[in-house]
Formats: sequence, structure tokens, C-alpha cells
Amino acid sequence: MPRKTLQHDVLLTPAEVAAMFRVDAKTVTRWAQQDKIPYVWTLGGHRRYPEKEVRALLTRGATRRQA
Amino acid sequence: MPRKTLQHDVLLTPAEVAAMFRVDAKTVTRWAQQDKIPYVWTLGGHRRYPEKEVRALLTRGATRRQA
DNA sequence: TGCTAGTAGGGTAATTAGGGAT
DNA sequence: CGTGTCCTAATTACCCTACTAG
Repeated sequence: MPRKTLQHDVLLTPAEVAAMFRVDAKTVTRWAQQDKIPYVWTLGGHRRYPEKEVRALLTRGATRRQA
Repeated sequence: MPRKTLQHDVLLTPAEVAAMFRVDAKTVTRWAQQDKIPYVWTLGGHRRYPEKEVRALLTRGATRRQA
């Protein structure tokens, strides 16, 4: 059994982020391209999004009424 | 300060690397076969990945900062 | 020695990236 | 201007069986 002391950021797939925002996965990709959401790459060129960041944006968006 | 002799890279299992990238373990194996990620063999023919290298790949061009 | 989880293979379906038109 | 959809190519996920790690 591998060690359990290994820590790393939890990443989400485009589909998961899309489901959270209730938008199409393509839209999430556009947000990433516009640097509206941070992300990391897989070695194959797919994007993965930090759960922490996504959650923060979700909450932030809910309060974003003025601005 | 403890002695620093006999230092070697910490090796990660395919499952651990897969969790860090949020991909399937088979995908990590595929990257290894394509020489996209360095690895060493166990005597039984299983692959192990240097943590240092993995983290480097994960951080490379990753975690962009948002505007 | 036996036992359980993990890994290596190979195949096939499901996602994703990218561009473009709406 | 932002989003959802269509298309193709590439990448990834899930299915299986046999063998290794501990």
C-alpha cells in the first residue's frame, strides 16, 4: 500500500466544473483561455481545475451583484 | 541536523501520480510509454515515478494566476 | 505459504481540444 | 458579447485477465 502522507491539490475535470456552474464544458474551456479560471495541464494537453479555486469562484459569483 | 547520506528520490506508484494529475493510472502508464515522464522499474516489472519529476511536470506552466 | 490491493497488457467507449458557424 | 451546438482528431476512461507488491 502506498503512503498516505502524500498531499496534492484536488483537481476537477472540465465536465465536473461545467456541471457545477450549469454550463457547457466548452464554456469552461473558454473561461480558462481567458484566464478567468486557473488550471493545470495533463501531459496530453487536457485541462484540470483546482477544486478550491472553482469553489471560490462559485461563491464569489453568488455575491457578485454590484461591481 | 540528521545525516544526509544515502538520499534518493521518493518514488511514487502509478496510482499516486494518477491522483495528482486527476487521471487514470493507465493514463500515467501511457505517458511513461511515450517517454513523457521518467520512471524506474521494480524487479517485477512495475513502474515507479520520482516524486520530484512528477511535481515538476505538474507545476510546469500550471496554476496560472487569474486576472 | 497464502491473501488482497495494485499494476501491466489489450481493446473499446467516453471526454476533451480546437475551430467555426449560429 | 457570451453561450450552446456541430465537426474532427486526439486524449482519456473503463472493461477484462494475469501477474506483482507487500
